[in-house]
Amino acid sequence: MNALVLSNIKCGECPIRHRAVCSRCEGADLDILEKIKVYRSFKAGEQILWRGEAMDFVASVVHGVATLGKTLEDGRTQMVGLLLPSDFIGRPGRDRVEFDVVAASDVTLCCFERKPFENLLSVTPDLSKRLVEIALDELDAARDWMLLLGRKTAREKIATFIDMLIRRSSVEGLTAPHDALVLPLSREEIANYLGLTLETVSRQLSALKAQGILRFNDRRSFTVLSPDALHDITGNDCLH
Amino acid sequence: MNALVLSNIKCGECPIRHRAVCSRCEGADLDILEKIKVYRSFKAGEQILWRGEAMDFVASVVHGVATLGKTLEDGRTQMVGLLLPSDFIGRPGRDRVEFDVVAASDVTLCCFERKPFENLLSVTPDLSKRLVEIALDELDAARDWMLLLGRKTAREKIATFIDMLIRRSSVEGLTAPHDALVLPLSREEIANYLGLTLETVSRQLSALKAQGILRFNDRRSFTVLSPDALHDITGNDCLH
DNA sequence: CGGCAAACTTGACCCAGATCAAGGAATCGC
DNA sequence: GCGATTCCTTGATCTGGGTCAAGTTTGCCG
Repeated sequence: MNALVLSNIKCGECPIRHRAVCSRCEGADLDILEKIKVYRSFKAGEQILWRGEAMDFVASVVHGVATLGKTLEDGRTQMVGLLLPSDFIGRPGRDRVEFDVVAASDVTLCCFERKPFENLLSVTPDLSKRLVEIALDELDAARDWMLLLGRKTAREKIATFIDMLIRRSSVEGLTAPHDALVLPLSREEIANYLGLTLETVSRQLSALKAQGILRFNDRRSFTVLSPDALHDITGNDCLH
Repeated sequence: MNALVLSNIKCGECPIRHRAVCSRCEGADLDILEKIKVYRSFKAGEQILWRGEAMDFVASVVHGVATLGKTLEDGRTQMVGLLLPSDFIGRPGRDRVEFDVVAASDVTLCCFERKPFENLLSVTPDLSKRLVEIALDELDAARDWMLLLGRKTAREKIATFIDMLIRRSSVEGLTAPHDALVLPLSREEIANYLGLTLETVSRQLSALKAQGILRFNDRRSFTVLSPDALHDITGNDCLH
């Protein structure tokens, strides 16, 4: 991976400190992380990692949005993860990446060289515990997404996607002025995430607008006029 | 969960010892596991865990096949995981199950009470390391399945499923005499796993038979006559 | 500002796979 | 052995979302 190397900010002032992989670390452990971390930034559209490439770094997303994608031999692609600030990239114990990682917006990463990070991991229970939690949360999310991809209609997929944005926006800075939400992805990227085509995404968004459930300010930002109606469309059952 | 409690076998003689969550444990650690484990068995079709239920146990599959399933409010279901011998059920740190677990065949589990297991986990690096590996492997598998569910055709889905059976059968005892493979699931369950209907599954299996790629001995067992042709249909690119 | 490209919307048409329906074939209990 | 039930196959038809094809809007660069 090639990217601009930035000057670091202090971990104590880091906006993702409370949720990232380092959130449980304090004192000496944090000092070590502080020492081995390097900030890197990527422009929107830049590829952060290629599938199959050697993975020398693991990283946390500090700012921006990145996507994890898989591709079939004929070029069809499916997004298998959306990385928002505080999400973790990389997998200790594996030295190659299993998918492409692309910056969907301008992205800043907090990178750790893999080897030192792995060494630290084996002597820092706070770090490895948090990493297990993160991996298991991702697994839950992946399974929810399997239900969406395998069984939901286009309408339900879009509603679920926006519902998820609402849930994460509170924490992640996906908001615009006046409670408006920002779509972190283009229509094509949303389609890739939902297992649809960009035309279907566009039509379903238009339909939600026509029904008075959404109001668009511009192509990338909108207001949810009826969160309850939206939630009803997701198809999720009541249990959370 | 209600099930028959069986007499345990010794860990040293356990068929899944080399791959299960306990595979890295030796000596004293293994003795503790041996002491807190309880074998339970379930009949084909029995529900092992209900979604939302308190999860007092974690377990490894010793014999048989179980499924993880999610359901939408109107009853559509999607399988989100297939548990073969040595696979792990449960998530330390969570006290409720996120999905239904059902015995697809007669199943024997090696169960550990969750609390003692979690305690052991925090003092046994061999155990927690293996658990992280298992979680991350499952995450990889879930992401591969997202690609399948979101982008593959019915034909590619079936081919991928059988290709996966071939890969795991060597280890898992899914084989019948003369290199025949056993389908561990009914047509309906396969459909649930692949995001299809049972009719489509049946038609695609018939098509593979008609093309001379598969030969069926009976409904549940078959021989792959042309593994290469099958693999070509999966749509997976060359990189592994 | 104006010309162009990228991103999006909308319409017309089509097709893979769902749905609906009608048998077969294996398995179970008696 | 024989009904009955469950599981599977196959056919006919339908439809949601894909594909193809214009347009429209936005934003960018000279």
